Amino acid sequence: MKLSSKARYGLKAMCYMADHYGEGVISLSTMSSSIGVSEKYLEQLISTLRKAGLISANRGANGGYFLSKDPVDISVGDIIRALEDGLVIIDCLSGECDSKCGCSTNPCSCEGDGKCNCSTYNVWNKLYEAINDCLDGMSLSSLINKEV
Amino acid sequence: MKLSSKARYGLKAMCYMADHYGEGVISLSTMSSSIGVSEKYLEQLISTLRKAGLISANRGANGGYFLSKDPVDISVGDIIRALEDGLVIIDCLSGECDSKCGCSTNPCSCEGDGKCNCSTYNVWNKLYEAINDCLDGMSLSSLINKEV
DNA sequence: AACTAAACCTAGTAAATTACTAGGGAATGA
DNA sequence: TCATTCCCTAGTAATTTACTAGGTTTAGTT
Repeated sequence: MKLSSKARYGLKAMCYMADHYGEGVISLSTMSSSIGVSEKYLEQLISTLRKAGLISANRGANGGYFLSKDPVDISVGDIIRALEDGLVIIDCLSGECDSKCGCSTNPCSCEGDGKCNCSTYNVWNKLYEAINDCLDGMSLSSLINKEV
Repeated sequence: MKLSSKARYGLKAMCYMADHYGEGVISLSTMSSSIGVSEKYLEQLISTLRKAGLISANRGANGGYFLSKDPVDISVGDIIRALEDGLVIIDCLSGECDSKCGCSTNPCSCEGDGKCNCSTYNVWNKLYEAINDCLDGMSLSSLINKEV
């Protein structure tokens, strides 16, 4: 249950872009030196965020990145889900039980559809919701405005 | 942000013990075959839970484990914190910033005490609280009584 | 048209963590 | 004394994470 570097750096990058929202595009090299991550690693995070629709890019000379939406309309949850593989904390949640939670023998029943229905499943489901609710309750703009 | 096997199996084990609360001790072999984990691996989880004060043990022949407290008085948070290293999702939370969150360059300031004070720190702190609140809101007894 | 600066894409690798396995030691009851 | 049970430590294989590397494509500038 550790947060990945991707999520930590990724949120930093999004904050940086939000701080400069409306000021035109930002190049990878600018951002990487500001945040203190290698260009190559940051590039991968940015790529993930772009594919999630949070960031847009202009290619070629004078190109760079910019937020696809106003920081008000981007939640921290949007960002972290993109970087943390949907925040699926346990495979059962995505409809696939790997049976490594001990389901096969306990009161639980992993039925034909592979969906887990353990007594403990409900705990993980609640936790999943709590995490998402928490992160969705914070917008990128509220973050940079020190409202969090 | 994946849940570890330790947490998954550990909660299963605690549920099993709660189901048999008041029926005397439970041996490792019984529990391991019921849950479907190897004795040796389960032993390590149980050991962690015992050191956290959640489980007690009788050694020697006819020995075994039993819950230290009534399932009503054990929260899921107690269990998961024991198994997931305090649920410290990022090192800054425990008062130690590894500066790998990009603090050194951004508006953030990791001061002399090593405590992180990033704009993003507040996000992780909120998330930490949300996770703990969620898990502390569920008792072991509520779980086995299908009240969750 | 050539050059340059930028994003884009894929593969590889080193480090760290996780998930186990293994084996012996110590306590206790029969 | 012996079997059964918990206790402790170390090792290892598998997986994941964090990061590096190198080439491709796009687009503005000269």
